[in-house]
Amino acid sequence: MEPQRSTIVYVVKQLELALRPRFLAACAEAGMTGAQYTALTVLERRPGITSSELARRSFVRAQTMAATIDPLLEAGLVRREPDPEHGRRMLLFLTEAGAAAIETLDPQVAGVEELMLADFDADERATFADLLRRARVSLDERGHRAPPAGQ
Amino acid sequence: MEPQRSTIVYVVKQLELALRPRFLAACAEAGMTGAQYTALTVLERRPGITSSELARRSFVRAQTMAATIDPLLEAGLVRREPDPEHGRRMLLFLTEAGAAAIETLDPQVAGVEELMLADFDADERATFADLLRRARVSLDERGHRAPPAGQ
DNA sequence: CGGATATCAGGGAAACTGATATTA
DNA sequence: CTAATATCAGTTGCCCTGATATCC
Repeated sequence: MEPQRSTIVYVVKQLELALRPRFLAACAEAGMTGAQYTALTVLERRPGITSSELARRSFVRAQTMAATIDPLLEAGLVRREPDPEHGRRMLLFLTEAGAAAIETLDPQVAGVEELMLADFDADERATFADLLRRARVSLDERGHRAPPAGQ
Repeated sequence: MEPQRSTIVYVVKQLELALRPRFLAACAEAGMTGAQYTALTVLERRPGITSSELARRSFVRAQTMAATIDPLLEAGLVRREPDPEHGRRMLLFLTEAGAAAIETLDPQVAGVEELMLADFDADERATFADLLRRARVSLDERGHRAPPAGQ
């Protein structure tokens, strides 16, 4: 038997590597970058969060998220308003145009998903989704607050 | 029920997002970038492949992979020799130092993996690894040859 | 000639570090 | 005073496009 390394981390990396070009191509067709689309989908689920909180949930720095969101503000896909309970915080919301932009990509993302899961039956798809979510939550809860770490 | 989007692609992205900072931090400690460590692990499993083939397996362009490998050649972690059966091809091999560099990171990658899978029993870990691998293979076989796509 | 490899040059998106002003 | 937010600046890793020379 050979070394075999840390299998699961390795395969997650490999899977994301295979997924990324298709994901980025779909985003590009809608005139967005990958980071922007990801930010929009998080905003859809958490309306009214701050840019800093969005950064923490995405494991990047506040400056990085601000730079990602800036073009979305200018394009009118995201709206910003001051937090009434806090003089400095700015709350973020998806606009109608922002919600529409996400929906534009639904068919393409579904297409990629079908490519990936073509051999899976319904049970396997459900199990896969569950395991992925639990892995993500576990990472989120444990070792949290490790600094995003230099590239 | 809310839109819910394309669940699995979304969660894979989220998981990789959570994994990446820790992965990059571990690589940085060993004086490597993420792309370099990934290239080394692929080379470990496929000794004697060309840079172009390595690029295809990693879904990047030949130029990108050449730029990734170049510092590894200079650092003596990777060795290159001309293909005896083909005047232009150069075959890549891991050196002793390269194999040692990968092993240096094993404990850290194992640590991240344990963080991610702390709640999983042995059966779930095996199932997770299997589903991830099959998803990766499915993407690899179907829609293949979509160009890496501009970022 | 067409297809694959290797390599040159230039550019863009996305992350980082460091520092600063403001506010709870 | 300390912590968190927002934002200024500069830097780097990583991938892209386009073009060229070599080899089967």
